Amino acid sequence: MEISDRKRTILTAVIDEYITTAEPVGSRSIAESGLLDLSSATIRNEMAELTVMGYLEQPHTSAGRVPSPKGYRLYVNELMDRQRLSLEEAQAINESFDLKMKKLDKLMSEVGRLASSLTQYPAVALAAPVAATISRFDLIYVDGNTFIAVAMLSNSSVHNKLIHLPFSVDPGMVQRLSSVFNTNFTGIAEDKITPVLISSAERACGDTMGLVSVAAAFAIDTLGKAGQGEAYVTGASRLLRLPEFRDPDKAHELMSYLSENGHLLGLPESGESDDIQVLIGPENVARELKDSSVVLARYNAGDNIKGIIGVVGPTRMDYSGVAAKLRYIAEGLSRLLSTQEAPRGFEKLQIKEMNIGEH
Amino acid sequence: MEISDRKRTILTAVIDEYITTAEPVGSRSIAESGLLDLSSATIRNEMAELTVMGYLEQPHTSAGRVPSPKGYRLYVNELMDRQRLSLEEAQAINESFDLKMKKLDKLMSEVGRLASSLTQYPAVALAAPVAATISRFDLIYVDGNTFIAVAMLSNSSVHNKLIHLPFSVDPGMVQRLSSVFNTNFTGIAEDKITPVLISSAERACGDTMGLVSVAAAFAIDTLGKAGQGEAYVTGASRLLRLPEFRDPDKAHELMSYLSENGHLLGLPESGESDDIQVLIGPENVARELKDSSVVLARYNAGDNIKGIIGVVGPTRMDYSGVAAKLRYIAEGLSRLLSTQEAPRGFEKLQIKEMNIGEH
DNA sequence: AATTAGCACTCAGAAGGTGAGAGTGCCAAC
DNA sequence: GTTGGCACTCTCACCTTCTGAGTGCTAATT
Repeated sequence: MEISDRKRTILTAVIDEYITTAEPVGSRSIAESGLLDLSSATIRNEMAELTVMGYLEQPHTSAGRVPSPKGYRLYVNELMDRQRLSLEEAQAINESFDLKMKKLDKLMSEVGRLASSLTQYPAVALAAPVAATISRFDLIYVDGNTFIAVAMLSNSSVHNKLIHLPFSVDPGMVQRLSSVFNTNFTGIAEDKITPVLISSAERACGDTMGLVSVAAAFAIDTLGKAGQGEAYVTGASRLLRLPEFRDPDKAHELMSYLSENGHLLGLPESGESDDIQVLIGPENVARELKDSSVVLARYNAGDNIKGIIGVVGPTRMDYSGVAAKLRYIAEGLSRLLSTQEAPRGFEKLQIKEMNIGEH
Repeated sequence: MEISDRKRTILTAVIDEYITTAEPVGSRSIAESGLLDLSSATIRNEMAELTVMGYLEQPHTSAGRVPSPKGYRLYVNELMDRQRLSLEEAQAINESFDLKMKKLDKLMSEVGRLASSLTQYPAVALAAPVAATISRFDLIYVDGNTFIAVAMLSNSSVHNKLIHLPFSVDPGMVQRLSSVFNTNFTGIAEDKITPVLISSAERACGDTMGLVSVAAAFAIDTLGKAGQGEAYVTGASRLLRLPEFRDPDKAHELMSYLSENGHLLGLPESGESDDIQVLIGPENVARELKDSSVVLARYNAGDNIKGIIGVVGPTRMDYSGVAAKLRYIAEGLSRLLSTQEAPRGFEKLQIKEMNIGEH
């Protein structure tokens, strides 16, 4: 059965109202909203049919109607109007980006914080795993027993580690090691760093003390970390303000699910579209999310950095507002990350330096 | 008025019971516990006096008694028996340490997670701000427009940043810059890096393109970050399982207070003792913590890395158990951090390397 | 044929009333 | 100093009642 235009209007009205009140919506309030010039009786009939069709649900006879997941789905796909950001909101987002080019993980959690405070829902920020390789490797000699290993990865992130040895090494060896490493260990994937490769490198630079092993371990560790992806959750406590999570048990279930970050890493892979993705209630695989919805936006910069920023809330969620905000954030993030190599960064640093001198 | 031994015993019994049940304790249950060979009437009289003395409180006439903050204070200071860890608990802690020597911030949040899961309360991990200086500075030349700045701080942490320039620089300049930096910028505090110093360094290496400024900005930024301290909160959702936080508003208040990490950084400075510190209810300065208690343990390693690990819970908290666990964790952490320069780290890396080869 | 007014019916939740039980304070007896 | 006993208090759980929002259906109206 086709869903008539009038039904659509009514469904939209029901959902809009339910989103703001969190209370079952009755036929009368729709009639009085002035959206349609119909009596409550007519609307009642329509709502009854929408219920039969599965777009609405009734908590109990003689209560108003509540949108079903199917209803939300239609709403999200076709009915809701794409909301635009207010100037203030856009500005808040831009300012937060302007801050500085922090380390990636800081940036991520900062962006999560932003999304959460803007939407008033808990936010998750995921860095998608990227199969990186080492593009450059250096050892900095500190003293006989100590040096710093620095690895730059193909995704332009730089990692370091201070290494102490139980014996001392001469600077020449460090130099040699560094160059052997740069020829043998760059551009290859983590699992290509095999004992065979390591021992051949050991021979190449005459290392008998396991120095190569230490450096290789660092390389493997670094690549492993980059390939893992990370999840940050921010603003989980906001759940408690929502009427659907007044029950501490429900709130606890969802919050502890969210804070075991491992779980969330399951989300990313699905979905391709460049746009927002909405998962409504039972569309979520995880049992803990069955009564909640998730709105996700993907961002990516130059194929190397990919990530997801998302918001978790009750199925009754302000989808259109949340989507608009996430979309804006994700776009900004994509832009920021792909222009990181442009002059802007430099200018900013200089300006920052100037400020410091003043106080 | 002196508090008699018998009163002490009764107070202890009341608190012990209240800690486990979270319900006001009546004279009868104390009498029946068999701890004292007294009738409930006598205990009633004693409890009445304890109430007058301010160690106990009565939610309303004809309810049992509840310990007051003053009562908890006495309990923590004198009455509770120092609990020892079970073998399993000690083992869990040790295993978690064994993991690996992660980057400091990862380690911290990991330790917070550990404390939280062990105590079943939310945990906070603070890295105390340390006035660090740069002990070594290097620039790694990547290509004309790109190099990596690496700074090792006096607290042995190493930081890096990838710097892109809008113009190209020759390797010689990078070299010169690096050595000028090492002589002029090491061993000094953040606020000593003044425009005067910068321009003199610029002259010293013939830099006309602001390269020194960029590097100095990185240095300042790095020192600033190190001197800020960071706070991680883990397991906040556990609050919701406690009867005193069944009220979502209360839970929300505390949780959002905790998650605005800035607040917590206020905690550290007070208190000197090397041992556990307990802040009971109103002893906390922050209004949001007035109904909660905080147990803190300090750890430090070689004067350079200092931190706090703590647990937040209701005033009715298993102080003795929590204290024992925190003490153990803090000791382990101190040990781990100060032996980081010892051979162990090296051995572990080698072993790890071996494992990798096998699969 | 679609819409509407009207009406009986349903049901959750608020309001109020009652009783049980846990606990107290105090007194008189031991 | 300790105890048994007793009257008293107060919360909480439970029940009942009542109210009102909302429904579904039918008959009248457009």
